[in-house]
Amino acid sequence: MLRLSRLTDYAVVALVRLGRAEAVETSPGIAAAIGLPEPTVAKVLKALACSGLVVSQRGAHGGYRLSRPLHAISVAEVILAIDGPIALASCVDGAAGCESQSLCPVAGRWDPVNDAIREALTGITLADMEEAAVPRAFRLPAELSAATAGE
Amino acid sequence: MLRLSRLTDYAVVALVRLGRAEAVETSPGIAAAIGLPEPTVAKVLKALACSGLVVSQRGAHGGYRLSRPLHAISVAEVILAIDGPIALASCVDGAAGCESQSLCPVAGRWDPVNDAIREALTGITLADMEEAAVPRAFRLPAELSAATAGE
DNA sequence: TCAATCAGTACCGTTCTGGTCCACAATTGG
DNA sequence: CCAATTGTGGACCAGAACGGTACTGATTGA
Ligand code: FES
Ligand code: FES
Repeated sequence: MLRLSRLTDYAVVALVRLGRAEAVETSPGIAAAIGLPEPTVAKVLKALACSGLVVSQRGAHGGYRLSRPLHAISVAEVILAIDGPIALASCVDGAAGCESQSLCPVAGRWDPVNDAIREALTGITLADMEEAAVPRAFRLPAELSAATAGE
Repeated sequence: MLRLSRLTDYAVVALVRLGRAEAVETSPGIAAAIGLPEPTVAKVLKALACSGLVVSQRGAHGGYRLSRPLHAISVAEVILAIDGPIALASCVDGAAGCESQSLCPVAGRWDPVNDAIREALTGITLADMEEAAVPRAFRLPAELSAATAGE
């Protein structure tokens, strides 16, 4: 279905949330803010810290803080941090693909496709996603009706 | 890892292979040509036929044939046929996403990202993938012009 | 009629993901 | 110095998705 892992979705949500916080925020705090189970959020934050997208402060009164402003973090970076490298097929970046690469008519030809996606994802920052989260009325009517009905 | 299903990869390989055939080709034949187990290839072809990307000829001397030339089939179509619709997050196209959409700061904001990828994938045809698989000297002018984005 | 070939479905084993838990290290504050 | 707080790292398990296979039926052509 070409969908990215749900953890990546959580990561984006947590990061955007973190972008609004002024001080460090604890993982239970973030979990409560976005309405997700705490252990899962903690795991995501952990991976994010490992990739340098957030900085962590240990000890009492510790927590997490963005290392860069939202508009400097691309969606591709978040995906890379949680989901791993973007590799549509098994044979991108020179890795071994099909069983019989010699017979494969498209051997190594996924790279342009991969790059196209990677580029598209790099061009979108978290700030772009946050912008629309604030009340903005030029959204699609379907979304507005769905939001009201869903709640 | 944001990778598409392996079956989709097979589909592209089979379609490109089919693009070179002059007459109908049977699924065992294609399987042998690309070095993949026959039942799996048959399953892929089946799905492709269901989506109208290939036309099937039943009975003796039957087989599969492309319904459109390679340069008229986009990668996105193949993915749609095998992997299903491109939906990075659970909340694209107005579908319900997170448990608590009311708290989600990026509710419904995956759509632009999704569209960006969909567009990037629509802009690449199977002909773009084929031209690089054969020796450079065999490229046709039409393929070269269509492949400007890829190389 | 008979053989070739696609169509549809159903099934199983493997792998990956999502989610939870626990023991440990680091920092703060009394 | 001790205790409370908070992140770190890893292991662990259940569930779903995926890949692969097998079988039976329908359709065509010789
Ligand atoms: S080698 Fe990459 S698809 Fe065949
Ligand atoms: S509702 Fe789509 S990510 Fe939260």
